[in-house]
Amino acid sequence: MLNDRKKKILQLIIEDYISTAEPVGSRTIARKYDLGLSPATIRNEMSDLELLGYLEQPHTSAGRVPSAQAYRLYVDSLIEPGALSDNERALINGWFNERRRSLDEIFQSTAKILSRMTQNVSMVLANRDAGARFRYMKFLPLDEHHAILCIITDDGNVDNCVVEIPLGMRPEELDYLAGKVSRLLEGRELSEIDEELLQIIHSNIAEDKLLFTSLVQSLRRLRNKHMEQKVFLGGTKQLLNQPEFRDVERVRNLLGILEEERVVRDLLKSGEDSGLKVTIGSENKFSGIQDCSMVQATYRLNGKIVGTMAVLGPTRMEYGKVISVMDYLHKYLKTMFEHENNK
Amino acid sequence: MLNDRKKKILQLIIEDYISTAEPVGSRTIARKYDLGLSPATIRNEMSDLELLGYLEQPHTSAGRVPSAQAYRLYVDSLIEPGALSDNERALINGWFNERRRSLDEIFQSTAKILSRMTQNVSMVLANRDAGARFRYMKFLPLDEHHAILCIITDDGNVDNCVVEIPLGMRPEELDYLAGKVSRLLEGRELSEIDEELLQIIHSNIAEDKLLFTSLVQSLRRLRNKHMEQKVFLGGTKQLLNQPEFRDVERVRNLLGILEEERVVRDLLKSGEDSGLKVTIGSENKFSGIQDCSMVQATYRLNGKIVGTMAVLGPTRMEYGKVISVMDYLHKYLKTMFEHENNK
DNA sequence: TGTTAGCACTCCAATGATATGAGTGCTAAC
DNA sequence: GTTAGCACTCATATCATTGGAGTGCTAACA
Repeated sequence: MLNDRKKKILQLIIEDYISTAEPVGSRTIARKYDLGLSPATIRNEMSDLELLGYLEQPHTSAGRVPSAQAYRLYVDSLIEPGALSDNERALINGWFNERRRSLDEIFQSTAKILSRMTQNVSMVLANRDAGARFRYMKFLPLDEHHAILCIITDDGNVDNCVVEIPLGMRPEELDYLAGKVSRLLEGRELSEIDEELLQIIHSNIAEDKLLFTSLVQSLRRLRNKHMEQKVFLGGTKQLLNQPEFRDVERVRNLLGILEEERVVRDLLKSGEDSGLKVTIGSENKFSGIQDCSMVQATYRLNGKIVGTMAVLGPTRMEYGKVISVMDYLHKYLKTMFEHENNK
Repeated sequence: MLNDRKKKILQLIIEDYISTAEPVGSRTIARKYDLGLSPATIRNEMSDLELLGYLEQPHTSAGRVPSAQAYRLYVDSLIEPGALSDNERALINGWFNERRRSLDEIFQSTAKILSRMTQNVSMVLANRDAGARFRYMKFLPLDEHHAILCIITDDGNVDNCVVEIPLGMRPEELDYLAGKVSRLLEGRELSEIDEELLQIIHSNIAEDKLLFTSLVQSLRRLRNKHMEQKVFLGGTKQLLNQPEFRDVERVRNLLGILEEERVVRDLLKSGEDSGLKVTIGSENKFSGIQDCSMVQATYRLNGKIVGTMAVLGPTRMEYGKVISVMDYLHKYLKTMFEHENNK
């Protein structure tokens, strides 16, 4: 185990490196932070820390750089959480209030804020269904062959799509049909509308084959749309602010990976079970981002996963700041969703 | 005026430079393209072209690079349009078919295709209203205090928002009110729903103040939403493929500009009147992109502007290819929209 | 035993000198 | 009008030199 002094020195090295992105030398530590120790002493400690695997030297005459192991220790026990400043909080509130009309926009804002505050790429995976329940459906006539199917959920969301209807079907017939299906589905979560249930509807109301087929198709589509997990990215531009990404080639690699929605989705899903998860460097099993770190938080509402947000950046990341921001966003979103649900 | 030989040489230089991004020397032209001329002759011609302002030399002992004036001539009279290959066409069709459920998705796909095909940043400005006409509106009851206002337009789109309703108002009353307002607005374009018209509605149906206020508010909001011009960006990542953007600083500058939706909107609007517009280098008056070129096309449907698409990249741009792609997309979208409208 | 000053050593990064070569411009001959 | 020949230019690559930041080690000190 490390004694207190070693821990303190390691912490200072990590924090210095995080803010300067330059290898840290013994003189720097002695000069910048008042430890009452000479560079030589610090040098000895650093030498020990290197042997223990916490520090690495890019080359003999450079300073030292924290290893993944050091960051791990830092995140697990050295970090001082530290709340956001009033200023930062005001900034976040301002950004959120800019636009927050729909759920999607809230998630988009979250991604944007996360990346702006942390100067890194952010990702938000939104589980859209979030336990919404079917309330009722209704047809709005459009023309002779088409009507709009509206589905209302208990959170006040409406979804619609155009369905084909048999020529000459009267509005009353449509209303009757809508009522019948509505009674079957009322109160169910959208995720419950599975193939089996659709089959039951089918056999229950086989009065009009054509309409029925298109109705079921539409229901299925709407259900899928609701179930669909959507990925929001933020701050891909911020990447360029990090000295680690001076090299265009590296930027391109990472952006290439982020472009694959499927990959991002898997990446985010991999950490869904734990509330807060920090993955450092090669701890991450996804290829292409093994020289990056990721901080990830999962949100639940009444036990259900609402979404996952993450910040991806170089291992040299302001872990403390990232975690504070996420924490604040978490609380913010929580009240927002709860309010939404009680409406 | 330039004689044919000068034109031919200029064209070859431009095309060589476009494909290699390296200054073109006289030897290169003589070797690569069989003009039956020696490098010396070509050198003389190039010297003339430089005096005439068509070529520039980065430094004495480098080859020559086309000037903005040269690109202008190239675009205006040297370019050979050239259709897309079957392969490319199939690629585009495939990308479009991936997802094209909503208008927004079509525009997003357009941006994506545009950028993938041209290896440059693309922008699409969508005028959402596109001449849609009000058909009718309807209230869908939600709870005691709220209903969902649905507005159906003649292109089959539905828009909705939650409105507050007076406690205890019966569905029939809501239907009556909806019918009344519907009759007033039926057949009008959404853009026509201006403050004046809203006032008329107000004075016509003053039966219930509270409901009325929230109804008008919602109508206004929906109108604005429909009128809103939305910007879709594509291929900001492609930037990094262009040698002109090897320098991270330049990338950052441009991305910073593109991040400002307002700027992009203005940029696109500036070229709305002409069908196809090519702006080369400093011809563009917007600061920050004066070393870029932009190819822009505006789409109309029944005389109304539906949207504008543009490709932004280094002045060394495959103008011919870009124009062909836009042309194809134009036709593609046209049939798509027309089909949409006749549905 | 822990701390520190001193000093030799390492090695990157910056600097400058030199060479290379692509490309031009000019002249004279065809 | 075209072309071969040649001197000239200048960016880029290469290599040696230097300066400095940082380390490791040793010996002295508290």
